[in-house]
Amino acid sequence: MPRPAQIDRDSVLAAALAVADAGGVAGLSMRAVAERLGVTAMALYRHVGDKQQLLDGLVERLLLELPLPDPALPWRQRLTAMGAAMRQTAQAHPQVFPLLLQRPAVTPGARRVREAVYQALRDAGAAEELVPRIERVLSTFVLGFAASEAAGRFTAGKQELDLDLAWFGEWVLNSLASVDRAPGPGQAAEDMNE
Amino acid sequence: MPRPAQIDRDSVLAAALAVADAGGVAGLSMRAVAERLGVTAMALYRHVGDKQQLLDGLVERLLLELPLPDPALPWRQRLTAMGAAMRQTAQAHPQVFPLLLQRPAVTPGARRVREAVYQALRDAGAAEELVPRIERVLSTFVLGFAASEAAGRFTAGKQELDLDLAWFGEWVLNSLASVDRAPGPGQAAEDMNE
DNA sequence: ACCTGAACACCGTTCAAGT
DNA sequence: ACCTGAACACCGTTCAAGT
Repeated sequence: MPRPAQIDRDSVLAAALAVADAGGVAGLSMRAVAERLGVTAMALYRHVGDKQQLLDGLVERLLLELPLPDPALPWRQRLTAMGAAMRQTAQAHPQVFPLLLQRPAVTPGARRVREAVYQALRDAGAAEELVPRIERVLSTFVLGFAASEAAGRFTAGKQELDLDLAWFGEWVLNSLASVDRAPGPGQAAEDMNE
Repeated sequence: MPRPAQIDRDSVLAAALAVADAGGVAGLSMRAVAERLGVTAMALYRHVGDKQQLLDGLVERLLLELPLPDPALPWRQRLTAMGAAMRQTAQAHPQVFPLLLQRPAVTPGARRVREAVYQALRDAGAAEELVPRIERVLSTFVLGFAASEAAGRFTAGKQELDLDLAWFGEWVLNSLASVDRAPGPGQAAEDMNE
């Protein structure tokens, strides 16, 4: 009869995140994760496939756990809140965060975040055919910025970087506000959010 | 009497880049680099310190080898040329390129590229106190975009990504053209470049 | 079904030794 | 001065075996 499992996929990912936060991605070995769980390295393979899939799982977990703003908020507040949340995630997991830029954005977690941005852009009145383009530009900048800051690439201090992000945000949001509006019903009501 | 050295720092970095391009960063081991050079792994340490410094050296090499545009060109052309060059570098070395976002931009190679952007921004008439800010925003986006594209993060095809970059470029350049101009001599002459 | 022991082919890095 | 042999403490992954 099958005894209860000692570990599962979720506990493995949690342990891996803890190991990476403590010792960096370089110290993130199957053996170290296993030791934290009180198990041998070979036990992990049943639950996460192999090390590459474990890394993919970490990236996905960061995306799934990113707090999304209340959809009832005005679109400007939603976009700035998501940017701030990304930045916080990067600070919390500086070693794992850069991987977000290196994996295809096709997972449920990636789609979850992307759709939230799409909705904010639609509410902003962006032309539908421009929505994916604007999302790529926004997400690329925010991910790159958060990764750069967390990795210490910038020489500027936190206050200046706060201003950088605010500056970029104003710039984007103002451009959005003046972008061509797609005609259609329900548009006027959404605009009330501003 | 000292016999001529078989390898030096430069040949080690060149071999490392070749190994990374062929087998990915995961396959970039001291032993693999040494084998390519016909030498043992231990011989590398005298020339590159250790593996981390070898990786730093690769990043620096990419920056030092980035072709910079003729300073006589108009600033718009210079900025777009640098963006295109970064994108090409990312395509040529997709495995090493992401490291550019993870190392402090304090090396001579990083300064070299940054100063070229600074000069273009000054020639565009950007207020001096805004120049570092705009450079951080520009470099972060371009690095993040090139890394994302090279790693296959985007689902969009190359044609759409070309348009993304053109779209972002127009947006930035138009914003720059309308930015407050710092007063001073020599300004009018530079503006003639446009 | 889940975990382990043993094994294989690897790693980065040091240090003394060779030339 | 430059490279190597030997050694150490690690890796990821497999497979058959245990429960």
